[in-house]
Amino acid sequence: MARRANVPANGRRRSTIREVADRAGVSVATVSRILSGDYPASPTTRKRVMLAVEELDYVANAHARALAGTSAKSVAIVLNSVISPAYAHVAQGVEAQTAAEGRLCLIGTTGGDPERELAMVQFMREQHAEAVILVGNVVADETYHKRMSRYAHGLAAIGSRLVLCGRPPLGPDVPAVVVEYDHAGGAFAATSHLLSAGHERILCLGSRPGYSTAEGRVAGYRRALAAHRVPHDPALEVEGMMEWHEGYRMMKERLATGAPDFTAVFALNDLIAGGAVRALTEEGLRVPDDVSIVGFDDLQPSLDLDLTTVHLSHEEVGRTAVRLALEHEARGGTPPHVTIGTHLVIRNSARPRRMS
Amino acid sequence: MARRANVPANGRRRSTIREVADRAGVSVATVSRILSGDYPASPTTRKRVMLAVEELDYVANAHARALAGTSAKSVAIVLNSVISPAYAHVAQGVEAQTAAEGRLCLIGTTGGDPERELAMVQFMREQHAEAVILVGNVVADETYHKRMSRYAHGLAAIGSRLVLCGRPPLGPDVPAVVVEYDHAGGAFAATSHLLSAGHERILCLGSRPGYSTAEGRVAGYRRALAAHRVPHDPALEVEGMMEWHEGYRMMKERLATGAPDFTAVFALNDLIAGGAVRALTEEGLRVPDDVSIVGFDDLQPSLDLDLTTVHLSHEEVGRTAVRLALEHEARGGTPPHVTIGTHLVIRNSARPRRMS
DNA sequence: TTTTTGGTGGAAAGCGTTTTCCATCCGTCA
DNA sequence: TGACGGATGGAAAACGCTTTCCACCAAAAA
Repeated sequence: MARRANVPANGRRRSTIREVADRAGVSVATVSRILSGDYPASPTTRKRVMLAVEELDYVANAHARALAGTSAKSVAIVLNSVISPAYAHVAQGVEAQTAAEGRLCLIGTTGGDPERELAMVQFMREQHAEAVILVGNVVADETYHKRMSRYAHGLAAIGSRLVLCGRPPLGPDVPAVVVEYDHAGGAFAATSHLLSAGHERILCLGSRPGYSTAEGRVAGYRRALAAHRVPHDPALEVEGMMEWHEGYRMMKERLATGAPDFTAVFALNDLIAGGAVRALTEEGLRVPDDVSIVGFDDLQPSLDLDLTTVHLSHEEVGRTAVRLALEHEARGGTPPHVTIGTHLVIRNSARPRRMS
Repeated sequence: MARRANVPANGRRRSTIREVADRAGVSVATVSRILSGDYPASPTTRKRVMLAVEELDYVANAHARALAGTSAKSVAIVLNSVISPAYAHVAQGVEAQTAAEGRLCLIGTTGGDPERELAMVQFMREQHAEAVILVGNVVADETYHKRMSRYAHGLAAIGSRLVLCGRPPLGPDVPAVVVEYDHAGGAFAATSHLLSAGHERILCLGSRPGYSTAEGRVAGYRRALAAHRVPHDPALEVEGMMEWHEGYRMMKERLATGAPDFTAVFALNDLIAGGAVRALTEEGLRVPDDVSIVGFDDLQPSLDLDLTTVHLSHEEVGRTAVRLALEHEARGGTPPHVTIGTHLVIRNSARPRRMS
């Protein structure tokens, strides 16, 4: 049937392979073959085709090409927001590895809204993404498990892969690749660093029950206390979100009640550390002279703060996610589950405790 | 002709609309109509179709759909890297506006390599992106102009749009939308702030001839000096890149030669400011007591540094880029060229000059 | 001279949708 | 009772490409 013509709003048409063929005086088959690689055409034919392509400024229609079978493969990454440095670094890693594997990278953001996440995953399915990488902190409740399970099966059903980055795994029956951070290990190292320097009253800023990232880090904190036989005081764990202003707020409130009842601080990430340092400074306490502090993530702020912190290779997580997903897609079997290690970066925000 | 079957590596097939139709006992046309919106089908038919979709876990093939005419439109953004906070914020704005306009956002990175940029633009053309947004600093030479001109015409030829974000415009004959920052205006305000506080020897860190961003900011700096009738000393302009370590390096080198010959610093961005502050601190100079400093960008570091800086709404730039591109695509005419304003955010890194 | 062979390139099917026509079918009105 | 009209849904073309067959032609082999 006649269809509305292929005419964009401004009236220009993109040229088709048909037109190229006509202009070059060959068949579409020949054009297609010459364009898509090493077809042994005679030099004259090849030249004629290339000229026609040039003159018409022809670009292939990716959709038609995909439909016909040779799509450029793509990998999708879905995250809360691009402006969170941690996520951005993961995205960077994904992008790099994706490009290295000759694929296109689609990035979508959700703003932390599960509805939008669902829509995104659906969308990526429609786009035939080879893998869909979900990154970021999340409340790991019953709903979460069900939702992810649906995603995983839906994607597996069309030969794609779900990858969970820094999210809790789902169990052996769910076909999802998992790349985790060693939050507990890093927190253990950070806390131990402070404990070894003689600190015993260590404030822990940013705990948040239900959130996997925070929980892992708090667990490491507690484990370190136990290992050093330092009693655990729940009053030293302060709840808050992982943001600069939250760190500021938590520390301000803590100091409002009187003299500090701690000598060191373990901030659950660098942003919190930054806010806390500001609050301390405003109250006349100096870092590291009066109070020691260590952070977590080793992102930009830690340079400005000269912050001792736990380094997380976010980019490596992204790269690993892509690599594993594609390998697994090719090989099959049980989906891999890896944990990316961390290490402490010592700068100048923690000192041995002053025994006054 | 028989084709290799639609079989992904793991042997699973995605189900087609044909299968849904068969299972529901209707024709593909009916399924298509029911799925794509408000077709007045009888409730029973509708229910049967929905059930089949559910059971087969059917998702439409976006490529086929695009080929048939109703593609989900998309907007592409191409940038140097996602981990640069400034670019990330622009990307965030683009993403938000794109989503708001019901489009998909494709993000590609180039690592600053013109080759990869070309490939990216080409790729986005193949994907039928409605607009391709190029963001970021760039050397604006002859080559640049030619290359962009080619992009612009190539995209225009297929009814798409080139958008330049924070890049020099190309002239009236080139069909490209331009969204610029008011670098000079912001720099003028920042420098004036220092001048009004009595500073006359103001170090300018990060100049870089040829780079549009740096040039605009330096121009504002000079303009402010002139407006305040303060002599311009070229020796106060230090060349360097817009990175933390460069700021550190530049300041270190400056201080290595003896006592500072300046009382204030205008850092061409916040990262440079951060590095410079560190270098100052290490040399025993306090900010703002001994040296005043202002930055540019108002990104994360300025919170930790309590930095007086020039606020740039990167997100607004992203949003505006998308909005203008889509409007212009619909309306045609001369492509718009807008400049997004800036304003000074006063924190606590600059003080009146001490008249010692 | 006839047959083979290898290099070239054309015709057409098929990818999975959307959408334009049509063909029913059922109830209504004259 | 026959014609008409609205509601419903089917058949098939079209989107732009890739790729499988095939056909053709020249040169080499028989």
